[in-house]
Amino acid sequence: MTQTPGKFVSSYLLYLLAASSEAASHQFHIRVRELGLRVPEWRVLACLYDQDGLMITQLARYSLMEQSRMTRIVDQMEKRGLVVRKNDEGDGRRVRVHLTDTGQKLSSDVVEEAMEHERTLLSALNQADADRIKPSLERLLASLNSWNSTKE
Amino acid sequence: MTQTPGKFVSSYLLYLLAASSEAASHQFHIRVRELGLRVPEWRVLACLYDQDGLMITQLARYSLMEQSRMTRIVDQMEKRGLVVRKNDEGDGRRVRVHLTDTGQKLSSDVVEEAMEHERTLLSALNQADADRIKPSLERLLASLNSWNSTKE
DNA sequence: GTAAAAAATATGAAATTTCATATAATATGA
DNA sequence: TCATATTATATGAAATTTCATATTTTTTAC
Repeated sequence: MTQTPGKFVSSYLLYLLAASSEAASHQFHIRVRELGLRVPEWRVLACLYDQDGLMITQLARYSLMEQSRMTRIVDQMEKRGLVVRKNDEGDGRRVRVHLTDTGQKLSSDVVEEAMEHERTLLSALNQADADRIKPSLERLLASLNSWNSTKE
Repeated sequence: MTQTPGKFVSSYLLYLLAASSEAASHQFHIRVRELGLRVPEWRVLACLYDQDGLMITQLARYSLMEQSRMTRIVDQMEKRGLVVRKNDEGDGRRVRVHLTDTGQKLSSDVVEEAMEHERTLLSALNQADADRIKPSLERLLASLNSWNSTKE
């Protein structure tokens, strides 16, 4: 990873966000693949770790990807025995995705590694930044989300 | 865009970064597509706006994507008349990518819109966050980059 | 000066992703 | 209640992306 060439890109907010996200995730995503998972699969596991039985649409939104893609990712995870689809009682359109025992175990393990990784990253920052970064991103995200929702 | 379900994901640093990046870019990327560009093409234009004649490898790194993908993106942009490949004098392996007049014009226009969009985003934040966000991300990125480079 | 290693780009083939749309179930409203 | 709109998921086909590796040129080390 090197610096960008010129004046615009290297201080452009959208670049800084994309590049930080990429750089922060890089090592951990390598680890995710070592564990035999692809990044979108890990995201699904993390969401279901928080709340089992989410719908495909919710998983797609929380995992920052399109619904039809999520359908196929869930297909693959189901074939691998990490999750199962169940029909929602009460609303026949909905499909609820549940962790299997294997999926449960794997998601706990990876979440634990993720937390450890996060601690390592934060410890590389100066104290003030380490304290502020998450609350500050939470505010940014809230502001962006409400701004985006006014636009569509 | 809604909140995430549970405790882990919604306050996980890597999620906050990915989601902020996504949310911050969302509207602008819609605009990029309205202008007939795909996101990776816009990234190439932005890099070349800063420094014309970058190599494929550099464009890939700065645009956060793999080299073979960048080769094909440059192929398409070349077919569309936005850029041209030129051989580096002095090093026959290198291919330098240059903006055409059309590409030059387009990149200036889109960079201008990008700056305007950035001002709009920042103005939606409170003053303290608006002042701190970019320097803070710059420090984060620097820290992550040096940390990543120790790991490989 | 030469062999081996490294660097830069390209490419085939497989896999994934996107886009538009189909299908099915539920909600809405006259 | 019935027609229409909306929501949730799935899927075919096209396009893109990835992965491994080939090709070419330069650098390094002897």
